[in-house]
Amino acid sequence: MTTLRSDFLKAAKARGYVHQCTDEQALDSRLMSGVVPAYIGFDCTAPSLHVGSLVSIMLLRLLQRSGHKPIVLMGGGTTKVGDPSGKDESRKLLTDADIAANMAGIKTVFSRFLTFGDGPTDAVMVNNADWLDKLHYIAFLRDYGRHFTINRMMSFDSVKLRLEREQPLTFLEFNYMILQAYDFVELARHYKCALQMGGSDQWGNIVNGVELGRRAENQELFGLTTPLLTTSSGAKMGKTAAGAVWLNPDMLSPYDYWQFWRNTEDADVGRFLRLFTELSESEILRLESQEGAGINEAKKILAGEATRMAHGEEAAKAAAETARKTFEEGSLSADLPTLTLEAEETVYTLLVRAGMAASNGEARRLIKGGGIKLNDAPVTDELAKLTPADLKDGPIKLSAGKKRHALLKSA
RNA sequence: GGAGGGGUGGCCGAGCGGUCAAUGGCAGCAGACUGUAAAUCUGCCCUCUACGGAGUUCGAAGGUUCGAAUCCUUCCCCCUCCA
Repeated sequence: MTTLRSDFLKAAKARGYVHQCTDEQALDSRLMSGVVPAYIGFDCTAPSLHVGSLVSIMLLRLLQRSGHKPIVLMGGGTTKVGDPSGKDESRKLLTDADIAANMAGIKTVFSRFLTFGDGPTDAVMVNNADWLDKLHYIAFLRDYGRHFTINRMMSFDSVKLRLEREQPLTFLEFNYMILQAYDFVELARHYKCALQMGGSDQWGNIVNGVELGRRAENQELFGLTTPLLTTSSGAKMGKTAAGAVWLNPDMLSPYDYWQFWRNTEDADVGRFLRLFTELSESEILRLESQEGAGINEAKKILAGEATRMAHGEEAAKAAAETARKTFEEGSLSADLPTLTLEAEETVYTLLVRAGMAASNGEARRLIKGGGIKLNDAPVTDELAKLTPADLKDGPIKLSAGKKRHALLKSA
């Protein structure tokens, strides 16, 4: 076991952020010798990031707390090209307008996790379109293309996988790794950036950047990847009933975000507490060692901490309170999604309006299957109706399964 | 440009003239069991329905047939080999 001295690497390793690292010892020394700017790149393929990116975001946060400078690189330029990484399908090309809109959505998330500004350890955000858009093809090929051999590029997993599975890989996508490598060099030049981090699927891309730095700039650069996060039962992380677990509140409500964490599998609690909260190791040890149902307390803390960080103290408290009322008291909480009953209406259309079913047919199937309840009383009649008179005694709770609830109010 | 192979429901993947709204697996949803967990078992999983059915699906458009995802024609896209 090597001995690490830098706060950042020690903590990153202890907390489970590190999957691979290019030269741990040398990086450790570098981190001890002063502020190290480090970056992670984010694609602009969706209007919000989701929990899949949260490990990376937390790692940047840890970096900043350890006294270094986070650089958030928005992939405005590389998104136009598309990372081939393993996927079979070529990515559909996004328009500039799409990318700009996505970027705007993504930007808001970072301000909750990082401190931006002009200070030495303040985070900065840059967009690689700023330099990639004005690259001169021939000059670029001469200066940087010569450092890449086709032989080598063919050996990277992202490329190999496509070829092995006989899926097309366009020349456009093939260029992605060169552009990303160039990003690193560009950031090294202008921001003294010495470290690129990212998910484990980025290892190849990151190594390319490190090598380009050495060949083209004669600079020592470092790379570090985080492990791919899966739940203990092997599912990829970040899916819920509603789809991806987005970080933007307008794409996923803080309450649903809280619920996502609350429903963590037992076996993942400790790991997630280390990655997604900033609780002390001793506290985490105490929480994760609880037996049986006691572990639920740990899950609530995990949910609370994670929600607080993403959506703020208020939202976290409100979500916890709503959950407590609905699940522990069985009472109604005004915070649940609400819909108003204007006139007589069937239960199944209400379900559709509440977003609990995608179609009338699906809603009716849910009722048939016994999954729908009104104030905790199962609905047996598929065609059951509610009239405003039924709301005389106050709002009614409409539930689909145990976890999805909505409140019916009179108009 | 030539020769061959292929495009099926969210994904993977069967089907190759009727019994196909289309086997199976994964993912998802619900029920049981529990701890708002996992595992397991059960049901659901294109849309609409007065539950008897009806309407739209198998790359696109035409055609052959009483009848097509399955056959033919044209077009689009992908793969492999040759030039």
